[in-house]
Amino acid sequence: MNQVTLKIGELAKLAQVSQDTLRFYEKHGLLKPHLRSDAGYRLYSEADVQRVSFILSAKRVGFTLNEIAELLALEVTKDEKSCEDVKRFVDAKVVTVEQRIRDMRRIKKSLQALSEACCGGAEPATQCTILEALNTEGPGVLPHSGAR
Amino acid sequence: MNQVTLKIGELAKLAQVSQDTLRFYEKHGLLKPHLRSDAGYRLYSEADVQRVSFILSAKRVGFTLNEIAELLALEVTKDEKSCEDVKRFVDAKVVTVEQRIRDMRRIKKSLQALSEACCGGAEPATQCTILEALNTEGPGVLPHSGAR
DNA sequence: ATTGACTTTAGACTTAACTCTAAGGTTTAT
DNA sequence: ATAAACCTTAGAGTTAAGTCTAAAGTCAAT
Repeated sequence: MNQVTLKIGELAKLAQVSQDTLRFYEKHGLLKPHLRSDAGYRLYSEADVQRVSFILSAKRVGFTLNEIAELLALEVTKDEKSCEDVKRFVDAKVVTVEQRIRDMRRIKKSLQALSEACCGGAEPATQCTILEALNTEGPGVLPHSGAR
Repeated sequence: MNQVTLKIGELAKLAQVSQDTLRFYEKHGLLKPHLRSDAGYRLYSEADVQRVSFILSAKRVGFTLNEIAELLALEVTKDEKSCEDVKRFVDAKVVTVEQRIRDMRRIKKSLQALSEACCGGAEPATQCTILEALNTEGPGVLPHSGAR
């Protein structure tokens, strides 16, 4: 239960972001230091550190700051309806993430195909691009709507 | 071997992006229609369609257009040195993608934890945020450098 | 008691990735 | 032969997410 309190420069260093970025997140409601010193310095707690960590990994996987703000704002309060709402919202996000993981795997395969198919053998292929490597792999995925 | 040729509006519809976006990609060297009609209309081939597909999925997983342009520009030509270079570049990207897949899984777990831990039981938790759900899960991941 | 390394704010600037507007040429359908 | 639905370019405008600047207050060490 040691009460960690970090000044903005310390948190910035720890999280590898700029101080400006932390203030920017605050201005947009994603991160608020749990208190301020007498002089008005921001003081961040352990929970604030976790929050930054969450923001950064959510960002890395492609959520926008707005989406992240929504996620952080979610709270299951006592009333059972909020619970339903949260579940619906969150489950939709899970589907998004799963889709993105599939995209990732596809891209990873393409990259590996390029590296292996083109440079694997004794003789490198005469000409080999990532798209040719891709062609020999699965088909591309474009939205298949009713559009003819 | 049917020679597909699409005009910009058709490709846009197929790929679910705007025509402006396709022209924007062209201006930035990511996508060039294999030919133009007499009147100057862009005519896209099957290969162009694949290219768009690749661009879009690479984008979804967080690559910038510049990175994607680099990937698309990669070509293993006969000379063996290019092969080495391509391999090095591509393998680095694979590492990035693997890191991002881990981030994804972590976020997915957080989301599921929120949904389950808070709303799972008969009685919903009195107060439950994503960060509290996260706390009961693994620790956050901030860069652990030598910074004290 | 002053230097240097912090911190504060407000507001201007930047970059990536579109998105829109205007002014015009082309194709297709009637 | 003319309207509707396409297409062209150039260039301006927008949004998200920072990043930078200036002018000033604060804290720690000499």
